[in-house]
Amino acid sequence: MITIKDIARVAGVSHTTVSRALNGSPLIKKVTRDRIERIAAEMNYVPNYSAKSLVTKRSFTIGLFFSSIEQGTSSSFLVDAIKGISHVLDENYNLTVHGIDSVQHFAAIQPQRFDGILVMSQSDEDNAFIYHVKTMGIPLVVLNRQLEDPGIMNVVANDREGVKEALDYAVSQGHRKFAIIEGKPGFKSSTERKQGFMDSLIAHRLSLSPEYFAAGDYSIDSGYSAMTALLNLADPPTAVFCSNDDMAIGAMNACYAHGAAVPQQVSLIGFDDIMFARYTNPALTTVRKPIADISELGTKMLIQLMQQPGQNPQQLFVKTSLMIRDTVTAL
Amino acid sequence: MITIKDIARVAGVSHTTVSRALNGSPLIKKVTRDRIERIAAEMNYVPNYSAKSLVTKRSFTIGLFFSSIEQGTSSSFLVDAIKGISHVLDENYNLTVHGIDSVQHFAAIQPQRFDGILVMSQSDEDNAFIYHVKTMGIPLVVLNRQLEDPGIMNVVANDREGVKEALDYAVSQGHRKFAIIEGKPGFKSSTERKQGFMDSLIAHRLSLSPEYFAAGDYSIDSGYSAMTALLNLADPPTAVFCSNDDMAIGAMNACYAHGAAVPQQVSLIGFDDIMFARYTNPALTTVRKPIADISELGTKMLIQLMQQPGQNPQQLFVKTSLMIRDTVTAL
DNA sequence: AACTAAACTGTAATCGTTAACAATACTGCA
DNA sequence: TGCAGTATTGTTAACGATTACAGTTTAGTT
Repeated sequence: MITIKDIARVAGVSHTTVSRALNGSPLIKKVTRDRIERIAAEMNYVPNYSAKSLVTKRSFTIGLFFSSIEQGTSSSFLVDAIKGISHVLDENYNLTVHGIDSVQHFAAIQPQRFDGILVMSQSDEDNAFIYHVKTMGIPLVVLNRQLEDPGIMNVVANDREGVKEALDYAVSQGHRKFAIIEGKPGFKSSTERKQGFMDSLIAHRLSLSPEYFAAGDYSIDSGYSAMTALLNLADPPTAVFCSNDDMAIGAMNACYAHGAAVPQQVSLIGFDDIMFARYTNPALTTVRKPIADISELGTKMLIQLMQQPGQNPQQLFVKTSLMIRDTVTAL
Repeated sequence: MITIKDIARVAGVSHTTVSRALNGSPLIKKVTRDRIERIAAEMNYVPNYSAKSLVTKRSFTIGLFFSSIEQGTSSSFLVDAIKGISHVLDENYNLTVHGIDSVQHFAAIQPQRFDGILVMSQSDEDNAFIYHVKTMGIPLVVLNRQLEDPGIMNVVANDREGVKEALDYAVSQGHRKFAIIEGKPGFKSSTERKQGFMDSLIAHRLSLSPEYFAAGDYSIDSGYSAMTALLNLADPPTAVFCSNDDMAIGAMNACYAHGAAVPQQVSLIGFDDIMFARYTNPALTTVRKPIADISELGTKMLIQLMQQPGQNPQQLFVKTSLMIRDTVTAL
């Protein structure tokens, strides 16, 4: 493998000069720099990142940590996240992917191994990890799950606003009897989405009857059972907001199973806009959570943070968008 | 950050001894080793991988390269692959993820940066990359796409066999008029699946009429148009094998659009078993391609290859499994 | 007890970079 | 021309680990 010393020999300069020339130091005369750059290119020189890391104490790797990669249904998630990240990430940074649940020793998560860390968080249980990263002083951005702690950089979708918009739309279509299948208890996203649901109903002076609040946990199955319960009500709702698409799919299957036509008899609204929301039958009307955008923005923030570590953290909200498809009918 | 020299000072030995003790060298007396290990643990020692890499010339990173992460529909793909890989990968290996299409300079793909490379290949166009990796002498395993070259370690699903099994099943359900929507022309997988299709029909002495071979390119839209063409035939088939699930979904939508009931009027079979195959309406009967298993096996092969580079390459086939759901009716 | 071999530990060089400091080469001005 | 001051380049020591080689114990044999 060829090193800066090889280049130095060919160029007739010291390896230090080569290092400086290749790293854009202002100390080098233009002609020297050009010559060295040309020679380096000709010799197909590629720097040894281990050596670089050793002395600069930077690792050139960004860690992307998921709550879990062993389980969890939302899979388009990962792709979208990686897309967004690699879109803005410099080519000579490496992106490594890990499941938080498979990190054995927090001690291995050190500044020397990660220049920055992105946590794609889906659960409260990530907090221990997040705080470890924070106390280690590694530049950190938490994506997707809203944190209470204002001391950590956080990029999330504006769930509440997005849900409200979706419900407003359903109201405009003539619906008046709304139910909600709630998300996993204790999750910030669950309460945010529920809030958006209530915001809209209150704004339209619609009643909030307790029997229209069905418990769920974001799983397909929970959507199925919650929907079943709602359909068995004496006076079923005409529209159901499901706190995520997975539950909406479960709900839709429940409707089929109970012979309730979607959307004629029950209209359905989801949240997330997972890839297959477009291909359910009928296609699911849902609130699009722009994971790629969140990841991209988060990565930009992380890069900033890496450059000026002193920066004070922010909470950023990314706008969702309503994907109107075929599961909400006009009444 | 604490180094082996710090440990050496505390333990009252040289840093060499520490290095040896911590790396399982047989030269170290058991008591010394134990004492050093205890001290290292107490001091929360974590080795500096840059320094290690520099001298051992190993990078402790495995690269996972996808044809593209910017495009391509099959997204559950990535998750499953990462799952399978991280399942068998030692914790002190890093897994980095890249899109082949976003690799600017092949020169940057060097043995010194990757101990091994996994290519999750979806397209012929990956060959240039694959051969670069091979000529660089980096241990390499290509997953998912069958290669012609026997010189490269290759792990794929046994598509042909899997399709045959699915078709056999449909025949057992009484179907006799079979059409196929083919995959992207030129892809090995397309011809393999087509072969499986024909294998079964020939085995059952069923006729292969040319009008039942519809062109496709693995996209949802191509599935839609191909199905439309098939439905417009004077004598439409009773069962259609779609060379992947995406096209099956497109086909299903075409059926809806043309008022053809699935499966009563047309039975549908897919391939891949993407996550949402379970949640189409009706749920799609399909051939499961076990990406996680393929990745896991491939990673094991890669690890072997890294340990004994001389090993001669193999082509491994992983068995598919037929997922019987609701899109094939009995006639 | 003396000597040899085996078992263990230490010294110092090395990996490819960067960077503090030293050295040299240029420039302009008196 | 000589000299200060700046611009450019070189020397050398790190960074934290591994490893060839040298050195020191320890055990075993006579």
